[in-house]
Amino acid sequence: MSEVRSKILLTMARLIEKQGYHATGLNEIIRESGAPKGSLYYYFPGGKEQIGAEAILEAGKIISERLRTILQQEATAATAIYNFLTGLTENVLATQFGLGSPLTTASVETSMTCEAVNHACQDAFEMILAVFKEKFVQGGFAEVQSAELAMYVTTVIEGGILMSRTYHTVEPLRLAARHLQAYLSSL
Amino acid sequence: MSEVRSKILLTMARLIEKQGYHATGLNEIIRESGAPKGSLYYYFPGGKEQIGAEAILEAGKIISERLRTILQQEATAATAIYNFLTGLTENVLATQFGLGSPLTTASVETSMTCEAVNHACQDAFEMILAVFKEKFVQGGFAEVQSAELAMYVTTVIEGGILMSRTYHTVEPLRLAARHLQAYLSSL
DNA sequence: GTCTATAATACGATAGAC
DNA sequence: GTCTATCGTATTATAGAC
Repeated sequence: MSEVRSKILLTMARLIEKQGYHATGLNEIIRESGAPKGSLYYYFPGGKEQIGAEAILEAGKIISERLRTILQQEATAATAIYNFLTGLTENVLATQFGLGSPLTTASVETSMTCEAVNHACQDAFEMILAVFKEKFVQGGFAEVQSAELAMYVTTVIEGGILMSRTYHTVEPLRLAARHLQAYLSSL
Repeated sequence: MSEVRSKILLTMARLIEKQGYHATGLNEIIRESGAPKGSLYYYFPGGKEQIGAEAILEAGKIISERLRTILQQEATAATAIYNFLTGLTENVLATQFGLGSPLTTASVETSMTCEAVNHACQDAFEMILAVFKEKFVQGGFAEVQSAELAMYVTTVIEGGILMSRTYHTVEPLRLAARHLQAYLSSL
């Protein structure tokens, strides 16, 4: 993939993360990415929607791969997920509460109004869910329960990101990590 | 409060719920609410930000009062919260996954870029947290742990709304209700 | 309190030159 | 592949009449 093309996607993902999909303008993407103005519709004839959808998919790939790496470093799912959440907390702290992932922002914004981006969010979450599920299956849980636990874990994490962003404190994410670990350990 | 004024706020809240703060235009509010065009800046000299912030606060009041009523109908916090989540699930189903609350959408969108609305989101969540906390205190939990549990419950609910909106299924919310009840019952 | 008209600016998107 | 110029059409917000 072209250098310029991927730079546009990464910039879009970062801006969605920070301020959301609708608040991000194409001019802003050009300015922030340093990409040539004329190349936007050359690489993305589908316009803003295409850029948004592809940016979300790329983010989904990166996040799920990082997640897989981190989960592999611990034996039990409960501890592995706790460590992942602690790392996420540090990340959110370091970036002054702007981050978490572009999925959080885009998914609530586009679920009713923008089908292409909403579908990309579903696919991106699917990648993440698969990694969590795999970890639970390896831990001895049945297929169905592993899938359900993966969804629950993702749910708690997304909620934690939302609350931490809102209050500009990592406390909600820390609480989520602690209570989630306690629950998963009891299963 | 004026009839027109509150109709504008309710319409804003509904549109934020459906499509988000940034995707909602002032013209759209006029059209949907049927409010006189000239009255927008008469009632809200602070413009869109003021309308957004007040709409969020109003929603926070309504939601927290409804929540208090529902929580009072059950003895234990665990069961009460399970029932509330089941009711929320029905509501999300009935409105074709557009709803949940305007807080979910607005809080992720405005946390970094719009201070007035972000502050309103904090205040609105504060009302909700207070109701949950009160229920835990009544259940015999200590003050600090009650506050932490209230935050965790709110976190899980917000995550559940986010995932259910994204997938257009109530399954994430149902899972959240079940696992949360299991955890709270074990405490 | 409500109206119209409009300012000033931004948006996403396109066309045609190079 | 990239440029500039521009088309429509939004946007938020204001001014002045009534």
